[in-house]
Amino acid sequence: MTLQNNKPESVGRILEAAEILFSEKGFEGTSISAIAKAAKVSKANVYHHFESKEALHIQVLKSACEDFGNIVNGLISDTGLLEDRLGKFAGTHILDMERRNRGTRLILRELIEGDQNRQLLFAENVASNHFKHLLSFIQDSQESGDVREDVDPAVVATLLLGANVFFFMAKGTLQNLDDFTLSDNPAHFGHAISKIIAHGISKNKTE
Amino acid sequence: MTLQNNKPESVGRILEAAEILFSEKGFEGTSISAIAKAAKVSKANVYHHFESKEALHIQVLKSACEDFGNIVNGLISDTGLLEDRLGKFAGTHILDMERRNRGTRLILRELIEGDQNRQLLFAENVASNHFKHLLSFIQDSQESGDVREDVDPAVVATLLLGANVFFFMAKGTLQNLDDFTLSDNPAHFGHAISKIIAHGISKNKTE
DNA sequence: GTCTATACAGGGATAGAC
DNA sequence: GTCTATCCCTGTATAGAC
Repeated sequence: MTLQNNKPESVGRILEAAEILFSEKGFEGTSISAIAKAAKVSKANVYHHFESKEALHIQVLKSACEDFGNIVNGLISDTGLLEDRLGKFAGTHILDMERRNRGTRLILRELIEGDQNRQLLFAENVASNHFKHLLSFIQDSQESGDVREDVDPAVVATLLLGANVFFFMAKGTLQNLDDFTLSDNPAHFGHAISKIIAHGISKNKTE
Repeated sequence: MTLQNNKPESVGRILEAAEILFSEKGFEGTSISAIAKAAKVSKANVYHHFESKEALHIQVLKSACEDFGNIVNGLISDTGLLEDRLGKFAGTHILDMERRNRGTRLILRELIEGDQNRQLLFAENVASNHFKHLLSFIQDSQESGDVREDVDPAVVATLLLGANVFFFMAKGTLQNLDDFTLSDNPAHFGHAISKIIAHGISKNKTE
């Protein structure tokens, strides 16, 4: 959090209300009036603390990015089977998305809606942390001989993170499918895909 | 397409303009005025042909779903290696998302923004086609002994489709990462993940 | 720092002429 | 079926009192 403490309490309420509403209804679907009402301040007060609606949105977004970027460290344990190490990462990652639900949704929205400048911002803030962290782990595993040389680490990272992200965003839809019984168990899903991926990229046949 | 031919040409222009704008700017970010302008008709004309903004949106969305639902058949070839069959499916799927770019974006938006009723609609229209098609293929492969029994077919399907969807929606961000060199080659990505997944779920060691 | 009141633009939607 | 003109509301943002 980059929030200073000498700011009045109302600023915090505005930011929280904005985060909730932006994440639920999107930027265009959220009005300053609604935010002001939820934060129990007047519209003018919102504009006193934030230059514009867009400035407020960016502020909220930055907080979400920081929160998300900080939870990566130490996610991958130092020892154990490839499958278990990947599984721990995937399971934690998906639960973090759940826990930071609103921030996750904000960021997902930006992935779709954001223009190129915005996407660059996320690439640098969020993606570069999560992605590169996972990436270097896979590269290390290649060098140590656990992972086959002919797999592209970036593809593996995208595969794992992408499946997790998709699970998060589509679970409302997935649970309508009869054959999908895991929609209420994110961590389980994370471990299941890790198992498949680990088998898929492993050099040693550890069945 | 459920479009009747006895409708005036302007209706088609309205629908096309709406599809473009809704997919680029979202429902709330798109005004009827903007649609009317792009379709070269008056606002009142839009309301003459469509009951409300929401009705127009749903119509556009339905077309997108139908277009998408229809391209599934025959995607999985009858013969060949598991890896190649999955690869063909994934490659075609990801290219279809590119080709139907606007429709894909519309549907992705709904995955995030839609309420429960909407998500049910997609589950029945789009997901049930793509997902179940892939699902039954994996189940068949389990019965014929190509795929291990301890993998959940639904997880495999989600893994593959999810990675593809994530690639589509995040490629603007991914291309900002130095280590990701596949962002301009969707089909390649589809094949690469199929290879990993096929290895991961295969019973026979076909390396 | 907080409010009420207001300016002004644009939103969705309708009336009624042609 | 298409238009212009209009209604009414809500949007962002500001002015100015306290």
